[in-house]
Amino acid sequence: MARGMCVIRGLGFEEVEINVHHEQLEVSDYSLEHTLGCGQEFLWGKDELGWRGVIKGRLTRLREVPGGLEVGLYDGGGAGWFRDYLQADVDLQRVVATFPRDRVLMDAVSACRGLRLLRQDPWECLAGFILSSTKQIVQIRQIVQLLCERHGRPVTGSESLRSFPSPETVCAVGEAGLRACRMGFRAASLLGAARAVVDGKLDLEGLGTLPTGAAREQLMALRGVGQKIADCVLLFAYGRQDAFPVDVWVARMLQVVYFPRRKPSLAELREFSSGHFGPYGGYAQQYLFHYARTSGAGLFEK
DNA sequence: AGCCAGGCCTGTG
DNA sequence: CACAGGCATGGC
Repeated sequence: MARGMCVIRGLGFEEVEINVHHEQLEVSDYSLEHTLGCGQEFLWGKDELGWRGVIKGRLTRLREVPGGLEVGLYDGGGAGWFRDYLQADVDLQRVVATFPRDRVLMDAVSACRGLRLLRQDPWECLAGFILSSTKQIVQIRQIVQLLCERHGRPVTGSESLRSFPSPETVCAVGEAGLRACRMGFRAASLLGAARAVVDGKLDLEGLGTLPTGAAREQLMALRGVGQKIADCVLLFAYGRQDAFPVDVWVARMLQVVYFPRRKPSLAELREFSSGHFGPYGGYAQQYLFHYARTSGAGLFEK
């Protein structure tokens, strides 16, 4: 671990000095580009110093270095909470080894080497994916960033970044204020979820102790949360790697590759996937999703 | 300009 | 059970 002062160029004129220390995380096969760019989260960004994001209300920086990752922590690091978030202890080789050796999936693994699933904060993940429905990822990012800018709290270590607003804050903002963040009809759903948390009807901590099916039921009881969004939350925030979100991209790919002669329902695609891709199906799903979105339209005729 | 986006809900047949 | 339409907004 190295301690020191780091000079950051501020948005405007003066440079500010912020106390930062770095920790090296020994890990092989960790691609920040794929992990932070694959659409499992919506707030990490890249600037001249590398990747920057907010974990637990603190600015956190990430860079790939030989042998692993360098984590820049601002005021209050050292507890190792970022290890859980980054899921760097997962043996990716072992995960990939459980995949069926289908051509597309193997191609996806090659194309997205080092893609890992994070362990996100449940509220941020739930809120983010409530805002995701019928939106392109670039737009989801815009909405979530606007929500943070307007209603988040200051972030330790950063002059400009704001944290993701809490359920209490979202309730206080109200539907009109949320709609002003360009989220359209999703505002009511986000507000409803925030109220459920504040009222204690939805215990996000408690979900972690429930079996996947029961946890999914709780999430799907929320307005605006169907199986797809629930599965995203189960996979990205609760580490349920058997959850397999089927969105339009994954559905299209599954249909073309595995059912070339017909068009199965979503239910059938989910049923097929849960059996076909094994205990780490959620990982496989993310490889397929990112591959489908980034490998050009050549995969599909249309 | 028009289609579609990491969906979901509420009708109808 | 399947399917259509509506919902806000904006990228491409």
